[in-house]
Amino acid sequence: MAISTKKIARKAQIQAKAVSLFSEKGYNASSMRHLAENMGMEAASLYNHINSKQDLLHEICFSIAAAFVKQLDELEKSNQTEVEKVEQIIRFHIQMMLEQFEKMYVSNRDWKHLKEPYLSAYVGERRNYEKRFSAIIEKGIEKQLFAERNTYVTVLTILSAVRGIEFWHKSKKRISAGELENELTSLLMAGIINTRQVPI
Amino acid sequence: MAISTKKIARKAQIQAKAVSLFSEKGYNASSMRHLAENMGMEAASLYNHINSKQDLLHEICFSIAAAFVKQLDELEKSNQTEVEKVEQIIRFHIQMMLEQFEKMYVSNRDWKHLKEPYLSAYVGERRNYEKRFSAIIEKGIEKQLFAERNTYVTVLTILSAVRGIEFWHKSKKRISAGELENELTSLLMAGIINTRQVPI
DNA sequence: GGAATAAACTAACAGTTGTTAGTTTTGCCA
DNA sequence: TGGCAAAACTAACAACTGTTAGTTTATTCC
Repeated sequence: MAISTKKIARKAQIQAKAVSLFSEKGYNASSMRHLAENMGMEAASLYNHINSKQDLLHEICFSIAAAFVKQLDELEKSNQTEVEKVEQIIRFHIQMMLEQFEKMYVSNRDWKHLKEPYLSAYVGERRNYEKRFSAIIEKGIEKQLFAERNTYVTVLTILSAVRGIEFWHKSKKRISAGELENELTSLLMAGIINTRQVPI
Repeated sequence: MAISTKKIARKAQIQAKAVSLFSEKGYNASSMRHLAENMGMEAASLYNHINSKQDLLHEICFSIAAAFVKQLDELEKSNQTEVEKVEQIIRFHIQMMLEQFEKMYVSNRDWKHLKEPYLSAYVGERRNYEKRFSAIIEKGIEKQLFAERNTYVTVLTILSAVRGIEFWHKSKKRISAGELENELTSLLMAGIINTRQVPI
């Protein structure tokens, strides 16, 4: 028990360093020897704990994907208005960008370097997420809570805008995390909310 | 004359292929041998026309940057309202994403692999662009044309949202380029326009 | 304390990387 | 048609890549 716990801990350390390294250099420009150096060991020793470099990327991308799916699962069960739901999705994305920055950064940027069949699985998960998100938006439009906009453009814009926090992250001075969350959320919500008509 | 024209043409061919290759695989995962194969020649032959792989990336990033600076130069000279100016900036960014997709894609994604001193120069240009864009937004807020939002968040959101077209590009079916431009522009403008008060 | 196992090591593999040097072929102009 | 330069070629370089095999050192358990 103690043994396997320790082994897992060491593996987790490697994964954490990999996240940092990948986020700094990019997946392809990060070598196992460099990762090993960061860990204070030889490259070959890494393979006592992990299976491959690819596995490290896999873990990063799929753990992030799982977190978003989980949040959406819970949200769909709740009986909030579509306005509240969308706001919560936006805030969750922002929080993920803020709290798991490096992992999000790598996942957003380097998922293309996943190999099959994981690449297809990842793309599939992403598509599915977008579909479920779109469904919420469309229901909101039906109820006239949201303005009549192209749903795909709306979803695309929200997801991309939040991803833009990656630029903010390097110049935190100008605005705090809390302010950023509120400002960005309200800016995005202002773009989609129906201002012309009182909802039914 | 004819000779140098031809040489330039060949160089341009290589650069064009490099854009495609980099956009498909990423800068680091693209090898000169692979690029040469696409050109129907040996890797070493490329060096009759170009100086280095790095130069190819440099050309991509800085030609894009120059295009944006040029557009902003012209826009600043004009005497349109800030609303019109911002809308034009948004539309220009969208058009660049649509018309120069691969170049934009590489530039947005791989500029980090520029080496010094070009990396710093590039970052500097980008910062400068954001400042000038911010100045327009702030003037619009002063005039109460725009809602009172954090300028930095606004600029960040616009730039990031437009970048999101990279996802759209692979699934053109759902909406045409023209519609996309109009929908995205109006969505973003709706987020920043002042709806509470008639502007002076 | 001795056996067992985990986790580090060294050495090497087979392949790829960007780039250079030197040579041969190609195409144009006199 | 001969000469010259452009642009292709082959061969090679030194470095680096992810990963495996085999060995040695640390740690844990009875």
